[in-house]
Amino acid sequence: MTVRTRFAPSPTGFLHVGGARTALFSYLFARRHGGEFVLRIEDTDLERSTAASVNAILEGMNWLGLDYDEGPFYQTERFERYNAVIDELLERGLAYRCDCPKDRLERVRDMQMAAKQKPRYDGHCRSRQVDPAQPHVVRFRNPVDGVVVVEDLIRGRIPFANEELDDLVLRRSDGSPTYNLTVVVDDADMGISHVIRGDDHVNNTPRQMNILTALGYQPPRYAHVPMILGADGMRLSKRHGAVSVVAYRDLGYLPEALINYLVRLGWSHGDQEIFSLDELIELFDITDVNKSASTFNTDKLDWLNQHYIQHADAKRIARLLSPHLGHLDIDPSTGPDPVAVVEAQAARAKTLVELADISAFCYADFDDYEPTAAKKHLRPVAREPLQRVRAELDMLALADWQDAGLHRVVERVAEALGVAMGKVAQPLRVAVVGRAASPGIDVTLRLVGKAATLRRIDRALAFIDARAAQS
RNA sequence: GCUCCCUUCGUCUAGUGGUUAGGACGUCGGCCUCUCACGCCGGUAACAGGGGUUCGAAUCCCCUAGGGAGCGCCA
Repeated sequence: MTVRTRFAPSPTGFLHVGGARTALFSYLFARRHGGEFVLRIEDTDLERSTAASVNAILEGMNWLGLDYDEGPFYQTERFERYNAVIDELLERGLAYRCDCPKDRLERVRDMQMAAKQKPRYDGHCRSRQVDPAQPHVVRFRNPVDGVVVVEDLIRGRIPFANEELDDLVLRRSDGSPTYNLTVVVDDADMGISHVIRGDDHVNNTPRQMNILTALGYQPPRYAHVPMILGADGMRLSKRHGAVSVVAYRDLGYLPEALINYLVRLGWSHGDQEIFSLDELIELFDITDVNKSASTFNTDKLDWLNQHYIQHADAKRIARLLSPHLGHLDIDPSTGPDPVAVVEAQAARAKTLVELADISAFCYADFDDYEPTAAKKHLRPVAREPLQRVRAELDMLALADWQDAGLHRVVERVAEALGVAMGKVAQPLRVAVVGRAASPGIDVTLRLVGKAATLRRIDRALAFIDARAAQS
């Protein structure tokens, strides 16, 4: 059997991390088994579906690199087919028309709740002849006895008694088909062999299997993946911070980091933590996914992101960094090659946003010194080291403005003054960077360049004098 | 309320009758060192509770507790 999986989001918002993970699992499972992955947009809810959401979902999938073999298919373009199926069901007596008014449905529901029963349609119209010309919905005639067994690839065997299931609506009174009908028809028509979806759908599965069976189809295999929780144990939502996939991109995360993080949420391969997409395609199997929900943990995502920033090709990172520098009003062409900056800074940043922030000093003079750094290092004692280092740097030829030469200058000044290297390097660092943290002082000076270095040392000396005069 | 599901360090997980219960993130300590990181070394920390089954249970069974999902003319 050829494996065919699908991702079937409804376009009512952005692609969020939970959806991205089920899409990833579906994608990996298909790739792993040499099958196909199809994308289907479930836009039958005309009220809430938007084109903007469709674009956002496509954008998210594209960024993550989850390419699909077929689609996107749109359910709104298949209404004719759905209605034909519903009519067929009606003809064969497997579905019936129902004109129960809303208030009746509510009354039944309230009575059932009061009697401590599960609220469900009572089958009032099952044997009535409702006039097709009058407003009505079409309901599925669910079997009244027996059990439906879901053989879930993740959960195992889950039996449902048919008496627990009621007659769900297949076609609304406005003539549009409902979700449970459309998925079933699409999964059958599209030859989906494995339905991988969130476990909020487990309770729908027996109903869908019943419809499939009534239609004469063999139900696909199902795998319900557990959901992702926020730090408070509640279902992950906007109030837990970023949930949309593209938001992570904008926050400076790499797609491979998010993929790696998401796949490890509920799945593992021994003690391995780092996985490339190719490795995942080779190793992933849906049956290895855990049954329990897991908590989204930004710390670990950060660690992975830093790992990937550090180990990815510096040229690529430099390219991805450019828009983030742009947000800081920095034009990379006005300073050192961004690739050199990335090589120097990659180990220091958890995100591209952070990388841009700590690298801004390479391109532009900073506004203010970081207060505690200035307080600690830009003191009168630093005046002489700064003056001497400035003099030496001034004499250094532009051609010698390289790590080795710069290192020697700082070292020589420290020796001449009979002080530790830090007594020279730290004031110099604060003078040039504005804060007490940066790459090695030689690398830092190299990136800043001669002119800016001298200019900033002068500014620091003036700062020290002004401060001394003040006290 | 009813149906279904879940339960190993704070978090993600390994583990499928016999392990000092392993790894990772975080955290703490140390090394490296011109700073911050990186890297390296080390510490901390878990089988929800109770009954069984068994010579022996994190692993099998039952109960309890806790958590979650679903119960729409939403998907």
